[in-house]
Amino acid sequence: MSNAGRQCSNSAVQVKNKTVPLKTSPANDSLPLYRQVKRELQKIIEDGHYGPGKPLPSEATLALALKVSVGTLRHAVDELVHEHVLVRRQGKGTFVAPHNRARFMFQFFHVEPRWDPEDDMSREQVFPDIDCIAFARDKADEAEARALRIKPGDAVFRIENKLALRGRVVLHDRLALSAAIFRHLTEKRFSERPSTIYALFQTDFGITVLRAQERARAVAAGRAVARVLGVAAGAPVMEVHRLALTFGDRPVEYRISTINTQAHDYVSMLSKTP
Amino acid sequence: MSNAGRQCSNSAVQVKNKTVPLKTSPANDSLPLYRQVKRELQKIIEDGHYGPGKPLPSEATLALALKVSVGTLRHAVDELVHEHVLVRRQGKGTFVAPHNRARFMFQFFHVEPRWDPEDDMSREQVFPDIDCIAFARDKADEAEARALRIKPGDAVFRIENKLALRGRVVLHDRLALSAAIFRHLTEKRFSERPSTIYALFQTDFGITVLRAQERARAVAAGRAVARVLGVAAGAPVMEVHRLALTFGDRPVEYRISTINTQAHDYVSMLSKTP
DNA sequence: AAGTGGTCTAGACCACCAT
DNA sequence: TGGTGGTCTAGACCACTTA
Repeated sequence: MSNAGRQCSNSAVQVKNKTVPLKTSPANDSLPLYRQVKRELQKIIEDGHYGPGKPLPSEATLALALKVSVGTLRHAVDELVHEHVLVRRQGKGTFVAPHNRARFMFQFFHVEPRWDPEDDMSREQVFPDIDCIAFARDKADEAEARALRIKPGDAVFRIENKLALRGRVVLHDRLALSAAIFRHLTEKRFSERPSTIYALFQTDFGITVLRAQERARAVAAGRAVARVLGVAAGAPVMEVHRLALTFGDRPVEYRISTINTQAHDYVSMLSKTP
Repeated sequence: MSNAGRQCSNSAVQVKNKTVPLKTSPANDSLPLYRQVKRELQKIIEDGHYGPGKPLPSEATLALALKVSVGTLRHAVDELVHEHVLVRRQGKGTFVAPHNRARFMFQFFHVEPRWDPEDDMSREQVFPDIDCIAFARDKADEAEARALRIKPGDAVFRIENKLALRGRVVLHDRLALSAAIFRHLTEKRFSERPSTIYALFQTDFGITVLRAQERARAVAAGRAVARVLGVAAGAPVMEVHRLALTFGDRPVEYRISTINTQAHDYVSMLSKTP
């Protein structure tokens, strides 16, 4: 690890009998050491050699390899843990954060039954049933291309799902995935996914969704979607546009969800039952 | 500071010529020292002696007073900074985080013009004009009482606002505040507020809003609101229920917003322009 | 027993800000 | 100049996991 980012040293100095190496690169100045370490770690993670099941090298090993103290190494890891990129497990190691349902609920928006003060059952945690109703390889339209940063006409997978809560269909999904990224994705593999869609991205394609941009609005339900959701055409429904991003804010999925909010709410991550 | 939370020491020990004090309280065991420090800091902050303009005692002072190392004190402060409770300013001190527009945009949901790929003007940052259209002291109804954790019939301030973006009214607000907390609030003071409503809470009442629970849905616009928003009665609009919370998750504001999403979106905090 | 992360400490030096 | 937070290091000891 170069010491280019040290706040202090512009040249080699003696500090308490320890030689501090020279600044090597005039660029990258003023970037603290632990930020440089963080970048190195991000590179290591993005390379994809480590998944949710295989721990990174130990903190001591990494500190030695990057020629920084364990404290500095930990500072960098701390930030990645706060950003939900890594998770630490005492006694076991440090891992790339897995995409499970709990993470999805916490980190992204989701649909929840409307809370009914008269009915305690309505507060129970409930898991959605997802049903794939269409899977096709197609050409990206204008909006999809702009969102996914590909060219209009490039190959995309276009997938439609419906999502049910306690047997009631409440959400309709329309995803677009760049076929260049998700080569060899098949409807079978998609439908048999273990838990969430993002877990599939992670385990099968080495792509970890880190965050998402979402924009929501109220619209009148169109005929096709109204039929899926079981509402009258023209009824007010929510439409949510989501762009899921991975490292470096690279877009990997563009999704338009339509939600029947007659008995359910669209809820943010910070909510807990009041 | 008691050392009850140390992972290791169950009795006085000699460590490198330094005496580590005895564990004093059998309860509170297994809580790390820096968490105990964090609680102490929270108490200090909640007492309200320090505001956004008056720095807390320096880290060295606090560490000395609480009988912990600076490192441990900093660990506690780090967490409060990550939670947006405190902000550090190098050379000046550590402050209770002020409620300004930037924080509001970052931390809470807001309304934004729909992004139009043909029009770069639509991406400009724009500040809302807020207009108070009703201010009354009234009795809490069932829903308000449940949300604010007061009794139905207790006094509340009920306030209505409309919010315009570039001259277009896009949002209607209906707030309920517990009169017991916001004693002496007047319409004049409310309308003359310097920046955001939450800044007023903080400066005039010593109440810092830390986070909010929000639930969103699509509904058909009622007559009164439709007139304010300039849409047809029955048009699809978004309705957002927000409960704003302070320390200890105490509710301080219950708000129902109705949003005209014909040309604007409801956007989460993590979004940046794509 | 050995290896991992978690906590706590002590100290050096720096950049920023006010005076 | 002195005080504040910011960075970096070194080391001790602990709790948890696996073998």
